[in-house]
Amino acid sequence: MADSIKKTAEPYHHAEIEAKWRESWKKHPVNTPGQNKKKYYCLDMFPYPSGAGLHVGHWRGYVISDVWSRFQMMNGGHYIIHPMGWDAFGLPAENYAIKTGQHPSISTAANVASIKEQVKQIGAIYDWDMELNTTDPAFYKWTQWIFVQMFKKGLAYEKEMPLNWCPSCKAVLANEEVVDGKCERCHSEVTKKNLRQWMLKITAYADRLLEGLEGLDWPEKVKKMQTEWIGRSYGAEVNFPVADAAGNASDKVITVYTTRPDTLYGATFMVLSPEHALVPEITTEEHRAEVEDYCKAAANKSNVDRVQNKDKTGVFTGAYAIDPLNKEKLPVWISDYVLADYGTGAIMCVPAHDDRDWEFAKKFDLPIIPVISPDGQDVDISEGAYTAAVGTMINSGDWNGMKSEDLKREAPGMIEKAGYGKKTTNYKLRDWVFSRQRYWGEPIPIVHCAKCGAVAVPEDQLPVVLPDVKSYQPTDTGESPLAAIDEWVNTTCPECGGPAKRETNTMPQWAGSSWYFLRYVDVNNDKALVDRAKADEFLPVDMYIGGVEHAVLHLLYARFYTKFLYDIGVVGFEEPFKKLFNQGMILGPKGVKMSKSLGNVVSPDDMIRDYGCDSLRMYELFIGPPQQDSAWDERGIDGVFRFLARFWKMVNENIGRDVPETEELVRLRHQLIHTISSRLEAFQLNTVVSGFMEFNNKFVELTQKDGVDKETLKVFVQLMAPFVPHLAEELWERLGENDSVFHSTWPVADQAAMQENTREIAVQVNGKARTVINIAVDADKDAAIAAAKEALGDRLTGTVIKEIYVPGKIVNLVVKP
RNA sequence: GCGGGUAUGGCGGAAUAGGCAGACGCAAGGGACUUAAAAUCCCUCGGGAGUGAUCUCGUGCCGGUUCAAGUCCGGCUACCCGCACCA
Repeated sequence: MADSIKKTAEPYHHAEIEAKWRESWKKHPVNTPGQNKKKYYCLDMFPYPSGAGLHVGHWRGYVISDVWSRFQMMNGGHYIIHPMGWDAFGLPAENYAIKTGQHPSISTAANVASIKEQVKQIGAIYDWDMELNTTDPAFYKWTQWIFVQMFKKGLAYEKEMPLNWCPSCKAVLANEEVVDGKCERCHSEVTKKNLRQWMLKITAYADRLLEGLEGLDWPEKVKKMQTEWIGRSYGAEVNFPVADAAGNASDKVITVYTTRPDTLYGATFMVLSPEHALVPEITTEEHRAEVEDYCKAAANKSNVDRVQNKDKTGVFTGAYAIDPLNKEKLPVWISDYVLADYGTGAIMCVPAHDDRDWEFAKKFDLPIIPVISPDGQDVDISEGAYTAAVGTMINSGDWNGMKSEDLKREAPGMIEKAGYGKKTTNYKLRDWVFSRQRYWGEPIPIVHCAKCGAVAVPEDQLPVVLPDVKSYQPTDTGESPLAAIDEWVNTTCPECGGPAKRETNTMPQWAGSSWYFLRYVDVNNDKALVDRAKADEFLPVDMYIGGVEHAVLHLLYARFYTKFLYDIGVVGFEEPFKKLFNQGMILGPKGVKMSKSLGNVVSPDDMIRDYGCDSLRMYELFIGPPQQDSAWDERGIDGVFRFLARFWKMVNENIGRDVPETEELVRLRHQLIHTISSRLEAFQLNTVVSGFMEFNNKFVELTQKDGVDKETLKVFVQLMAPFVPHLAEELWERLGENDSVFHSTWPVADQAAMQENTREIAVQVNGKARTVINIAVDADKDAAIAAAKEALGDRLTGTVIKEIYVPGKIVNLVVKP
C-alpha cells in the first residue's frame, strides 16, 4: 500500500494513509513514558455509553483534547496521560432493561463496544491500557470503599427528611439535580417526599470548596457558578422573645438569621416559614384555623409554585416578638416566601431596606421605618426599599450616626457581646442526597442490624456485587427493586453475627465520576484505589476538557471527593483539575441542540468515510471558536478537505526538488511557526486552521515559481501534526524522516528571522484610508511623511495641520481645506 | 429581578495593545480545461454613485473621547446562559 502512494502527482488518498498509520502506531506507540519525561495529564469528561452513539458534537471535545495532548507531547516532550473510560451506571441502561428484559450489563457492554469503535475513529492517542468502566465490580469496589471511609468519618449518614422526588424517574434527586423545580434529567416536575436517605456531608467542606477555587485556572463563569452554589454569607442570629398581644414575654424565642443586622432598628414584623416548629406553639386560638389552612396549602404547593409565584401571601399568628434592641413589639406572621431550610426558617422584616419585606408590608399594611439615610437625605421608599448598605444610621437609638457599611460588619460581634444573638456564617449548599431507589447503580455497602444499627460492610468483603433481579421496575414507594431479592437482602451483621438486612438503595450516577480520574493511572490495582507513588507521579489532571453542563454537579462532587481523599491520605493534592476548558456545543444545522427526537443528529461516521478522519478533525476546529456553540454545516468540510489536498500536493511537489533556502522562505517559515504556536497556546484553534490555509496559499504560489525548501516543509508538517496526525506522519516519512513526527521537537520561531525590511502601511487623510506605501520598517517620521505625500500626489489638497506616523502601522495627515 | 455573555457581508467567522473592517473558508456568479459531467485551476463577490482612476455610507441603536473607534467611555435594545423569595 505504501508503495502505491509514492508518486508525487497522485491525489490525497486519505483512507489509505489513515489505515497505514493506524496500523503502524498500534505496533509502535508514539506516546511512551521515559525517564526524563515530565507527565502531562489531559482528560476528557468520559462519555455515557448510550445506544445512540457519538455525534459530531462529542467528537469536538475529543479532537480538542487530542490536539492539545499531541501539542504537549511535541512541545516539551511530555509523556501524555490521555485515557478514556465509560460512565455506565444510570437510567438509560436501566430503562432499556425495563423495556426489553435484557440485563443492563449486556446492553451497556454492547454500547461500550460500539462507542469504543467510534472513539477509535478519532485517531487520538488514547491509552487503552488505562480504560475503565464504572460498572465493573473491580472499579466500583473502590467507589464503595470511599463510601465506607466517609461513613467511618461520619460524613455519610442517614436522615429522614422531605426530599426532592421525581415521579417519573421514581427516585430522589440531589439539589444539584433540580433545575427550575424540575428534574434535570427528564424535566418532570419535582415533588416532595418524606424518605430515609443516605446523605454525604459535603457542607463540611463548604469553606474549602470555596477557597480552593481561587487558585484554579478555570473559566470564571464556572468558578462563579460554584461560588454562588455554595452561597456563603456572613451575618448574625438574633433572638426575639415571643410575647402576647399585651406585650408579656413568654419563654419561647424566635431566632432569625440576618445578613443585615445594621437594620435591626428598622424591623417592624417577623415572618416564619409555614414549616417552622414554633408555628403551632405560638399561634393564638383566634388565628389557629386560618394559620392551619395556610400551612396545609403551602405544604401542598409544588416547588415550582412556591418559587415562581412572587406574589406575597401570608397570615398573622396573633403572636408578637420583642425586638431585643428597642423593645418594640413586632407582629409575627407566616409566609411561604420564607424558606424552612435556610438560616433558621424565620426572619426579621425590615421593609424599608428589603424588597421582599417591602412588598409584604405594602400588601398587609404593616409599618415601614427607614433606618439608613444615604448622604444625610431622607430616603425615598415610596416606590421600593432602599437596599444598599450605604449611608448613615437614623431612627436607630445608640447606632444613630454610624455608617451602615461599617455597622453591617461590626453588628454581629456587638450582638453576640450583648448576649442577644451570635455571629453566624450561612451557606446555600446542602448536604448531598446520595441514595437512589433504582437498580442500575453501585449498592451502598451498608448492613442494617437490629442490634448494631447501620454497619459498614468490612473492606475485605468489598465489592458488594450488584445482584441479578427479575424485575428492574422502580416502585412508587421509594423502595429499590433490590428490596425484592430476599436472599440478597437477608444477611448477617458483620459486627454481632446476628440477622441483618442489606441497604437496598444504590448510589447516584455521580458516584463513579467523582473519582474515576484518579484510577486511570493504576486501573488494575486490587490493593488500593490508587498507589500513592503513582498518584504522586501522574496526578492531578493538568487539563480537563468537557461541557459546561457539569459546573455544579460533577465538578463540585469531584472536588469534594478529592479533598476527602486528601484528608485520609490517598492522594497528596486537594484540587483534581488544575485547568478546565469548556468546549461549546455543536448545534444542529438550524442552530438548535442536536437531539434524537428532532432528528438533527449528525453522525461522524459518513464524513470519515468520505473525507477521512484528518479532515473531520480539522473541520471540527475550523467551524468556530472552541469555547463557543456552533451550528453544524456539513458543506463546510469541503473547504478543509480541499485545503488538505492542496497541502498534500504542495509538499509532494517540492519533495525532491532540492530547493535552496531564501530569505523569503526563512521569513515565511518563522512567521508560520510564530502564528501557529501563539494561536495554539491561546487555544484559538479555529484561527490556527485559518493560519495554515493562509500560509499554504502562499507556499502553493511559491511552488509555481522556485519552490519551497525542505526545512520549511518539515516545519509546516510538524505544526500540522497535532491536527492531522495521519497526513503529517505520512508526509514526515516522505520527507525522509525515520522516526515519528511526534518524537520531533516543536519548532521555535526566531523573532529576528521573522522581521521584514519593508512594510506596507496605510496612508490616511483625516482618518480615512487613501492609499498604501511600502516603507522601510525603521524609516523615520520625515521619510514616512514625505513618502505618504508623494503617494497621495494631487489628491492631497488644503493645508496639512498635523502629521501622525506610527511606525509599522500608519500615516495620518490631518488636513484643513 | 440579579449576575455573566453575545451582536461584524447571503452563511461560519477574522481583525496583537485604538491604526487599511471583512483574513480564512462556505455558498453564489463568471471563465479555463472536458464530447460532457465531476474534480481541478483562474476571476468577481458589504451597500450606493461613476465608463474610469475614484468617491461615499457601513461592525445592533443613540451620544461622547481621539488625528484615528468593531475595539475605549456614557446611555439603550435584542438574544443566549446562569441564579432566582437564600433574609
